[in-house]
Amino acid sequence: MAVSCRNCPLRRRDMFRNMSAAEVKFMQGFKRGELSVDAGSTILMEGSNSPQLFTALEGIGLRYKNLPDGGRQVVNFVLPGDFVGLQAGLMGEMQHSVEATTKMTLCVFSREELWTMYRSHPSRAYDLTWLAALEEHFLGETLSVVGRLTGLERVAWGLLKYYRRMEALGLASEGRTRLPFKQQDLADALGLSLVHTNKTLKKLREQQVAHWDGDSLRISDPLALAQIAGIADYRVPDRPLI
Amino acid sequence: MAVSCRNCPLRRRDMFRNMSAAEVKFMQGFKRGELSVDAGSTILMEGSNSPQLFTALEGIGLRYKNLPDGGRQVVNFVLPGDFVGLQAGLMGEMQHSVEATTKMTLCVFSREELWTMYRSHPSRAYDLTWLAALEEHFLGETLSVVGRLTGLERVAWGLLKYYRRMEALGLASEGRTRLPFKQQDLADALGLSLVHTNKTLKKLREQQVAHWDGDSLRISDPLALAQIAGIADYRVPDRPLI
DNA sequence: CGGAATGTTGAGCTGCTTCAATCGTCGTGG
DNA sequence: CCACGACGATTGAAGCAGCTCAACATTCCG
Repeated sequence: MAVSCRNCPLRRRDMFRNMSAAEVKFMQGFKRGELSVDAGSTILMEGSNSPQLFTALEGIGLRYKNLPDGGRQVVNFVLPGDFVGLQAGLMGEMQHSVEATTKMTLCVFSREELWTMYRSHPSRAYDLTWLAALEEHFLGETLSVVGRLTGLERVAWGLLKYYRRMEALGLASEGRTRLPFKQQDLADALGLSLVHTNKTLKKLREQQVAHWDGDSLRISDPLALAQIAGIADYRVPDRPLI
Repeated sequence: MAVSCRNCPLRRRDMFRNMSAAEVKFMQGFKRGELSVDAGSTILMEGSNSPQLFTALEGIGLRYKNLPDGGRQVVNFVLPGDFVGLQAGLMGEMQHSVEATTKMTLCVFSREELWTMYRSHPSRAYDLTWLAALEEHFLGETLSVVGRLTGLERVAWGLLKYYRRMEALGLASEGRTRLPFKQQDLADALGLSLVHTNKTLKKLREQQVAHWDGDSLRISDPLALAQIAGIADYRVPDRPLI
């Protein structure tokens, strides 16, 4: 059963900027329905021209690009509140794929209506651009990490950032959260080999800083993790929700 | 002497999408003036909250992030037609710095008017979001290159992409273009050390594929370069101009 | 029970880094 | 006119972080 935008549980979180009643009402009309997919499903495919845009409501996924040589680069993790499909919506073609790692539920918007939004609800259009700029920021940050940090620093950064994002969503507590990825996924996100990622995770375990076992991540000492990553801590920025 | 948007030389290039007369007129009002800076000037500073947005008209620059450890990651090169300052315009703070490598001229827009644009000219707002999505695409691509390719592949990709972009702007011909950066800049863009970048450039020189000497880049064999980079070739996408 | 998927560990190799020295060019001041 | 310093490019040498290869452990499922 689809939730109405009025009752959207994400909206109330601190990290998402407030929406006016008029905006909520418009979003309700903009929303086409909900999509539920099983773990492992591909939601958007690189090169495809999908007629639909999504906001993740529940569950966790991945954005990734396939490389000519068979490799894969994970571009970002997809968490509740993330908007996906913008590239297809505007440029007509996705430049990366989006896959559900766990079972996911997504809000579905129709691409034709996107233009309506720009004409009739400029504040929502503004917010969408904001999200795109935020995504650009995330990617620039990831690029700096992958381009310049050591393996240990990258893993520490990756785990901390993920944990802080989950925490901001209310999906983590007392240093514990769910991390449903494979080690290969993290390796592909950080530009490391699987083996090296595995050994680096072991180091963090031995240092009593972060324990990742199966689906479950436990951050014993976020500040130590931040220090290893070479930063003060990771702060999740407030942002709009589409 | 500032050129009017009507006579903007960039607009006529194939790679930029057409603008309606009404749009051109609006842009003329949106435009506050032009900024000319010398080589080496910082146009936008990471962390700053600049009241101005820019479109590069002439000259070449860099976007980069400074790292806590003193390092630097070049996020992208800034070429004519590129829009900079979006993050400050929307999120209130730049997440990277922008620096002029050569003398540059930029169109200046006022940040307050940005919201006006969203209210009164949705087609321009739409185009701005498009540009943000395009930038996201570029960054994702760069991330894949830096995260997964070897040094030789990265350098080949970097030179080819730069060349194709210059070519699309009409700033390259017969395999020659201007490349006013230092080797350190390219190294920082590709996540390589200066020394290794230097040695890799030598390899490409010896293989008679690409010759970079001082300000001048000569691509003898674009297809060989593409092959080394592991791609078919690099195609510059059409895009809007703000 | 057997096979597939994921995680773990060891061993050896190499691409890339860091350190360090040299060279060429250019602008500047004596 | 030349000496000097600054800057960038170039090259050699040595070391290591991270890669690949390969074997084995564990869990889960048909």
